[in-house]
Amino acid sequence: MLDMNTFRENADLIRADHDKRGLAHDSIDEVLRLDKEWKDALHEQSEARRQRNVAAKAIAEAKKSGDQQEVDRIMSQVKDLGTLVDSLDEKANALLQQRDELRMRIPNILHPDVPVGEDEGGNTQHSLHGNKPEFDFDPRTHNELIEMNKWVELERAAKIAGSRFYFLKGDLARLELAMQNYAVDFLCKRGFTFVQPPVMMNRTAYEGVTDLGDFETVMYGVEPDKLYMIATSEHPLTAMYMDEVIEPSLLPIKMVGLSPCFRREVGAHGLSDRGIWRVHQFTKVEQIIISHPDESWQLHEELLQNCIDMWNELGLHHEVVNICTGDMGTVAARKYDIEAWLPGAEAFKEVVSCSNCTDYQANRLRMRYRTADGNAAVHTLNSTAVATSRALVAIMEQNQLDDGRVRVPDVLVPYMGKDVLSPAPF
RNA sequence: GCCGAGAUCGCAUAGCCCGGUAUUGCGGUGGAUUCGAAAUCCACUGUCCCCUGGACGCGGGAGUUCGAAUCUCCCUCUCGGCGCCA
Repeated sequence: MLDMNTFRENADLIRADHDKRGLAHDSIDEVLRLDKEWKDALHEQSEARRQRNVAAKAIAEAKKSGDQQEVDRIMSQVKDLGTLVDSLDEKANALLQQRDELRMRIPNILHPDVPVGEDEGGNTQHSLHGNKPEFDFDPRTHNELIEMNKWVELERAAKIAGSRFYFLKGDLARLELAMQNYAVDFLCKRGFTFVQPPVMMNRTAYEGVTDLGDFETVMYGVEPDKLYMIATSEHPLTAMYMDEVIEPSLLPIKMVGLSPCFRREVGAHGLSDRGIWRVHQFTKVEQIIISHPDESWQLHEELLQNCIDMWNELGLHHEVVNICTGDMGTVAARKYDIEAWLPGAEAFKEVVSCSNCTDYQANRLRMRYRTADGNAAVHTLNSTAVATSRALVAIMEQNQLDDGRVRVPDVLVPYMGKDVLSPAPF
């Protein structure tokens, strides 16, 4: 959510940003209109309250001096003031609520370097890392590999939970565990603190961190407790300091989160989504930073570099993509994706998303830091380290051998105790 | 799940019984003192506004009242006791 002062003092900045995204200005103007009406209502209400307070004080005075006649006189005079205050209060609240419902849906202001484009076709390459693996045979897709090695059970999972769920078995399941350990170790060495978050959140906290549309398409709701399964540990870790004023000396707060992630994936179908590429549940190691506003752009680059270094260490060919204006979403001000090369699919596909959300989430969550003249919103940043199911796909496809077995990346060998994955026995 | 106690400004705390608009300490900022520092002393230190002034603010919501931190009801969370439990 954008700060209200940005609307009041710098609405043209938001309008210019909407132009880049190809959005109309209607909601911006509507927010400003509602804000003005709310302020007017507030002043009206404020005046009524002032009158009431004056009267209340006069009653107290009269009571003290024992002048019961005076007390009765004032009381009959101001009898209806309370109802007036209540109705004005109601009016002001309704306007404020309308204003903020609309404001919540207005997207973050983009970094000036974000490429302008209509959709994902407008994304540009940032950098390319490693080399395309060469095979002296036709590389298989991960779907074929998981079947050959009996590493994944999709149909039995569908039986007990539904489609897009899976049992992960044998050495592939162990590789997933190895990857989690490796990624957490890697980031702890770089000054991040390991945090395991709750995997459900309440609505209030959740509204602070996500696009409101996600409640219909992404998050699972848990009835009757009115909780939501987290779609990523970004959400609980970012909301962790909700409603707090953070000591500036603690910034930047760097966390590495590990959690299962739950996504409804409403509307996702198609051949490219088969296997374990797009699933309802996966495990993810995530980098989270809560920072001082002055540091966030530098830290955003640091998050990206951590990913590049990690994916290089894993020996996986990948490219970094600048996400363009039309593909950005509501919350981020700038986003890099990392796409790993999938030889079976003959394409780069998304494995990492690295965002600076500036003060957008912090405004909604009322997360501030102390300054000499008042409190100011912090910045929040997040980046995948590894989404394990997708990293497994990249490893399987890039490290496959001609007989369908898969070579373990060197950095994971100590965690696995072997250098080639074996098929599962059943 | 049951019983009891509690939630007050960045932190800590008083006020609640008995309704009249939040006390004190710490921390922070500025100043005095000092060659400088420590110590000490003074002032300021929740938010907002149409800013000589005013409105709001005591976990959230509703109610009673001319007036609620204070009384009543509902909810959330915390602490203690009991129960259940990996």
